Amino acid sequence: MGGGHERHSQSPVTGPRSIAIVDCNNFYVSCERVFQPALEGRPVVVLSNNDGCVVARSDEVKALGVKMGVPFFQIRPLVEEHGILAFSSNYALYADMSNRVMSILHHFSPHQEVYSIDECFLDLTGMEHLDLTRYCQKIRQRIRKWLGLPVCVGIAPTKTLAKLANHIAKKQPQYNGVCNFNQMPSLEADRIMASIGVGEVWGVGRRLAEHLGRMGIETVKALRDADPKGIRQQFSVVLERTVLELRGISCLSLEDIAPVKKQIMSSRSFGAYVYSLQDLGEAVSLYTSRAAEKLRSQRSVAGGIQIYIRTNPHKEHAPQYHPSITVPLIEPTDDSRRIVRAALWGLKRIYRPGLAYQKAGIMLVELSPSGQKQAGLFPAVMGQDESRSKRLMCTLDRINQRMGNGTLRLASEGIEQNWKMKSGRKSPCYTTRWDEIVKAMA
DNA sequence: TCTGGGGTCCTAGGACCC
DNA sequence: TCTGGGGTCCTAGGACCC
Repeated sequence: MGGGHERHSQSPVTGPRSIAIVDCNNFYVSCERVFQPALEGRPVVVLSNNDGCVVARSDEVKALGVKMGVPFFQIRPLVEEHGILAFSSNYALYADMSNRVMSILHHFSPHQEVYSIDECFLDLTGMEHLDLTRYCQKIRQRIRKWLGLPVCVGIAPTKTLAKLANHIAKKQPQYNGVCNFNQMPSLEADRIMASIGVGEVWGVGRRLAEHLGRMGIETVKALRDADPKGIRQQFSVVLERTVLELRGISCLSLEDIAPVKKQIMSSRSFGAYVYSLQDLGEAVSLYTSRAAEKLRSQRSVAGGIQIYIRTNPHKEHAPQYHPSITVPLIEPTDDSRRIVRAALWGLKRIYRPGLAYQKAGIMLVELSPSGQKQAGLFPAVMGQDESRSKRLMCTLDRINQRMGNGTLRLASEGIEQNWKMKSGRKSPCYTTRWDEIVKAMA
């Protein structure tokens, strides 16, 4: 295999590996249910920012045919008819629950890749004597008992197969929440793979599934049995790796240590249309400050910032405008004030009056480790200023961390913030704010 | 009326260089 | 008038993921 990126190189480990993926069921909905047990058994959805789209559905809602990501207003009739309960997303709560899940999992294997807020790969290679199906049942039971969250587990020699096993564990009750390809007769694996659509494979989205379907590759099994070289030619090296992974040949390694981000974004739709440069500037300032915080927390500096604003693309008859601009930062920096200054400069360049803006966003780019910052063009001028900046940003972060986000903020972020999001259905931050902790009533 | 946010990787094509 | 070929770097866009 010709070179390539390290993380895609084949594992030097000989013999099949045992990779597990633990995935929380309907994570956001399950988090809400932990603190409101009365929601159990009832149809529940969690909505995206601005209560715009459905981003999590309980089984009852899935059974009604509600798809992931549909605009909430489109399912209003169903909501009325079936008494669907809807919640604004409460990310502080979900992040906190996620951390708890991950730390429990860490006890089951130190080789852990936190893949997303509700998913985690574990390398269980070498622990097969424990009977991994039983071992993973223990994982399920512990997370259920300690946190009240339901999870399913897939086990296989590769990540792609583990994801597939997880899918099976979720859909087919006879597996009782744990599906282990490493202990499955190959005839049974064939049968199951022939019964699952190719679109369920990790890495095969809607477009690829359509394209593959036109070529007669409609099931997981058909993709597994396709010629890898041919797939590479017709599609890409990525899909070729998927084919190999489906055959049990590992191409994706488990990444214990999370790599630093290469770009950091912050964007948001507004609660109501925004027209003025002033309001857009406040929003852009806030987003930039949030991104800069993340930048500092991973100890990077940014070499540039991209700013974009846009009108509502769904309003086809309204005038459309979606410009963007990238502003280089002369000196790579992590100082919120400097980055915000650059962002506002860029915003002024692209702003046009008379339009109804629906969203703004920024992206920090050209990130590099903050230690090895290049000596500036004017080193004599920078030195003193720099250590001041460092102390100030450090203090800012510490106060906001302790007292809550937004306790201290730049004046440019505004006071009124009439562009703020709507979020009228939010549950309390049970676990992260003392003033919203569960109250026990006699 | 009302349509999310944050990431990654790969590829193609153009600019530029020798 | 006729005008090569190969390499690198960058960017935009598309696909995917949750």
